[in-house]
Order: sequence, then C-alpha cells, then structure tokens
Amino acid sequence: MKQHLINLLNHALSSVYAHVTGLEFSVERPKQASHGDYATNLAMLLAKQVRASPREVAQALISALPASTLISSIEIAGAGFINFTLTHQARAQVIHDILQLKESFGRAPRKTRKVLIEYVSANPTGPLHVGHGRGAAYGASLSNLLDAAGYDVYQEYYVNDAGRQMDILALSTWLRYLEQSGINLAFPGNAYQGEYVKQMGETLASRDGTKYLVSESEFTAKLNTEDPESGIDRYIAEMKRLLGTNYGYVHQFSLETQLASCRSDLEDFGVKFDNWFSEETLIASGKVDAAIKKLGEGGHLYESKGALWFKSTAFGDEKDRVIRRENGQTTYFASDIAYHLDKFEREFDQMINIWGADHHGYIARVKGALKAMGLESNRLEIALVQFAILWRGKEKVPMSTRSGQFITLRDLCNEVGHDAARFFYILRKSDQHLDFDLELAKTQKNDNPVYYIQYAHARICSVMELARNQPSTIPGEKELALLTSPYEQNIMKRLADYPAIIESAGSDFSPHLIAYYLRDLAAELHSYYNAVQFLVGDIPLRSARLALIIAIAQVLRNGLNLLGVSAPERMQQPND
RNA sequence: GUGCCCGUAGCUCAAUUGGAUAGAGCACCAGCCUUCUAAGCUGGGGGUUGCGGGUUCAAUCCCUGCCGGGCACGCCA
Repeated sequence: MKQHLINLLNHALSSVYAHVTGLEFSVERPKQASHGDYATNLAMLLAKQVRASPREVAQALISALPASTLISSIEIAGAGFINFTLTHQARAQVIHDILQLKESFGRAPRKTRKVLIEYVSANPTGPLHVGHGRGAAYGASLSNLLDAAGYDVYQEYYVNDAGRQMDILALSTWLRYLEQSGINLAFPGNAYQGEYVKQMGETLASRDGTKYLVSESEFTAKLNTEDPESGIDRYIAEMKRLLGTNYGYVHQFSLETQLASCRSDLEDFGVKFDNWFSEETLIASGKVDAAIKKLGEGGHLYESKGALWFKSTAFGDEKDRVIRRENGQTTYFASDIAYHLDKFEREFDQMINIWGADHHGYIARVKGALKAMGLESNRLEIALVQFAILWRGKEKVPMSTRSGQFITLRDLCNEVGHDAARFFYILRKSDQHLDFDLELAKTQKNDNPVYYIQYAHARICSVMELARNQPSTIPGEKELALLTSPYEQNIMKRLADYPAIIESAGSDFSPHLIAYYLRDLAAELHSYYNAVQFLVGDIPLRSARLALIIAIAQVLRNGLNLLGVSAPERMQQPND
C-alpha cells in the first residue's frame, strides 16, 4: 500500500516538477487517525527548490496524482502534509491476507543473504546467570527477526575452552574431588566456589574412582595471600605436575560438564545454536598461527619488550595490542583475530556479534585487525547489550561467577517463568541498562506485560471455541464492509503495519519494537472485546468480526513466536 | 584524565530514525462483572524531553559547550 502511494507520488512529481530528481521523501503513518491512513512530507521538501509555498506545491501534486480506487480522500494539512485516507475495502484487505498467509504473514520473501550471528559465548566455567540471559534472549529474538526478514541466519556460540580460566575450573573441580576422599587442601579464594563445582567433584569421584588422588604431603604449592593470582597459578602448575596426562581428563570432564549444562539451560530457554565454535580447535588447527603470520606478512606486527604486538593504532585504536606474550603464549585477542578471519573465510554476507557493553573498547582492535588483513570490516557489526542489573526490591544483587554468588538463568526461569523472562529481557532497547527486579517479577507476576498479550490471544481462542457450533460463513467483501466501528478500523490499520514492523525491527536490531507493537495490538483487542459483542445473531456481521479477531490472534501468535514466547489458548488462573 | 553510551511524567521505559497536539505500564483518584475469561475495560490528574546556544519550513532525535550517571582504558578473558 505504501509502495502504491510512493508510485503515485513519483508519477505526479515527474509530471509537475520534471526537473527535480533523486528526492527522498517519506510516506508514513501519522500518529493521529484524523490525519488519515498515510501522510507524505513531499510538498514541504519541494517548496524551497521550486520557490513556492508548501501548500501550493501540495495542491499541484494532488491535481497531477493518478486516480486510485484504493484512496477515498486526499487533503492538505498542517505545514504542507498531504494526507491520504484509504477506502474501507483497501483497509480490510489485510484480513484476507492474514487468513490466507497465516504463520507466514509478515515474513519477507527469502533473500539469498547469509548472516552469521554470534552471541552468548560465555566462558563455560559455570552456569549461565541472569546477565547472560539478556544476550541470549536478545540474540535469539534477533535471529528469529532476521530470519523473518528473509535472511539465512546461522547462529553460533564461541566457546572459550582454552586458557587459564579453564585451568582454574579444572583445578577447582579437582580440589573438590579430593575432598571426597578426605583430602582437604586449602581452597583458593579466587577459584570457582559454586555448588556446581562440588557436584562435579562428586561426579568425577564416582565415575573415575581414585584415579586422580594424591596425598596431601605430595602437594607442596601454597596459597599466597599477598598475590592470589600467582598463588593459583602455582596451584595449577602443581596439579599438572602431579596428574601428568590425567590432567587432560579432569580438564575435559569439567569443560564437557559445563558445556552440556550450558546447552541444556539455553535449550530450555528456547535458544538453539547451529554451531559451537571451539577456541581450542582454532589453536590446535594452526589457525591462530596462520592469522599471526598473515598480519606479519602485511607488516602490521613488531616486537617489543619480548612480546609481539599488533600495530592497531594504525587502524584507529587507542594503543597497540599484544598478540603473543613474553612467555610465548598467544593472547585471547590473537584467538579472536583468527576466529574472525575464519568467519570471513566462511563467506557470510553479514556478521553480527552480540557483546556485553563492557567490551566496547574491544571493537576498534578487532575491526583494526580485519582491516589489516584486507577484509571489509564493515561486514561485521557489533551490537552491544548492556548488563541487566539485578535487584531484590531496593537491594542490588551482587554478581560474581568466581565467588559463586549469582542467580542462574535457570533459577530465573523457574521463578518467573520462561515466557516472562524472555519477554522482559527484550522489552528494553538493548543498549540501555535493564533493571531486573526479582521481587517485582515474582510478586507482581500478573502485571508483567507478557500476560496481557497472552491473555488477548487466549480470549480470542475462547470466543472461537464458543463459536464452533454456530453457523458462520467465510466473510467476503460485503461482510467485511460491516466492520465500520473505530475499534475495527484501528485494528485493521494496526494489523496492516505488522510486516513493516518486522522489517524495521530487523534492520534496526530492535526486537523490543515487536514487544511494543504486540502490546498495542493486544490493548486494541481488549478494548474492542469490552465494547463490542462478537457472537451476535446477525450472521454476516458475526462472521466479519470473527474473521477480524482470528486475524488478530494470528498476528499475536506470529509476533510472540519471534520473541520465543508461547501463545496459550487459555490462561492458567492466577495465584492469589 | 581520554574514548564510547545514556539523561523523556513520581518510578520503569517508548516515540514510525528530522514531522503535525511527546505516548504506555506501574503508582494515585473515580467508575464498570446476571452478557464471548475482570490477568480486562472507561475516565482523570501528572512534562520547559538535564541546562544553554546553533543548524531549518520543522529538533526528544543532528552540531556545539556545560551539568549529572554508566562503561572501558592489562603481556586478563
């Protein structure tokens, strides 16, 4: 419809002001219903160029506008807006579209465009907590949105399974394992404290028995209260020395256990990845060394103070970054360069990374490395997600993985429900802080907007259940013409907006737009429901109204589905 | 200190990316259940869009200077 108006306007434009070309004007839905179905700013943009008042220009354009059976009236308003009012038939067309297209209503035709979206990518050193939940909900909804917008979406989780954090996890597991046999070495304060580590220790003991036991006297490393970091490193070295090749089994066990738990937490949260990309594999296959070599050949590396540096300042970064440390180990950054090089080699048209906002300083160096390797760094887009700040009433809940003091994603879902959690997370713009109040989410469960939307859907299902035994005809144009109330007119307009909302929410990486849209649509259904009886005796009118609410239910389902939220046919009675 | 993000109703947040009279929810006040689910609806109060300049037909949005808040500034990941 919008495109139809643009075509008409372009036609008028070229016949009246043939010399004007390349003008970008907008056709949009006005905020106020009294301003018609669509409005354009074309006349105001033209006024200066053609030296006439906007209203004169508007009049000239309207006179030259080709006739259209879809438009009932056109008027000039305000500073020079041209407002279009559609015919009833043009508005009601959307009902036919929805009933015919069903779950594919709003979905764009497939484009041949491959998009890689990487998100969560949390270190597998413990259960996912509520902070990760936001990235997970955002990434999954965005993936659904881009899929609906016609892209081929490939979802990936980057697993940091190499490096010191994993060593600390293995150490923590092993110490808990030893405790099973009564060997209590001092447990470092900066090792992983959580209950899940104790469970891994128990499982390891029951699975592999005494295989990794050592005596207390063999273990000579001591904690260092002055410098806990070097203390824990000595612990790790000692563990590796004593266990030898067995160290790998403990390491592997800890990693696999955590990955499995992470995977099932996400699946229960409605998040499923196409690929879990291992950092360790990247290193083992030589891709990190290859990436370093490639940077070196381009002359972007230099040695200083015993370390190897990438000259990222040449690409807009604040300072140069270390690629390989003095001790010979490559840095996390080195792996990340190789990982992104690998993404480019897999030939995606677009790559999206969803990172916590605390990583924003990291963007310049990654993009810098890509540029240095001659890659189009703007094919990579980084969407930053602010942390969710957890509150218990007025109290901020402290969060730290190491201390074991955190609320897990699973706890959250158990407390407030899967649907509420998914919805709540994406309700705010992703680059804004999200205040997540557990008390509120628990005690005021019924105030959560997700129930409001689900209830609208359930109400429609309930009406349809009652209507099942009543005669009804498939409504044609004659019946739909009976939908003349303001409620019905507004709902038809709202339904017609859905495909455009999908498109803009997708291109803006803004799933929250879907949530707001659905809330507005649900509000209109609730008002309609309270004001108008659907199951009336007049059969043509009834079938028209039922067709309209079936269309609403379909769009609510389609939208909720994108957000990973269920659309129940009836609501459970709220607890009092 | 430098860089990035943010500042909208009492609170939490939107605002079709520069459009017409800035909108919701919560909270507060007053109403609506013998009728398709009251997890709902109807009405009301509540704003100098942090402050000052600038750009133009038009600024919450763009530029600039302050004020206030967050994050990042490792041979950590």
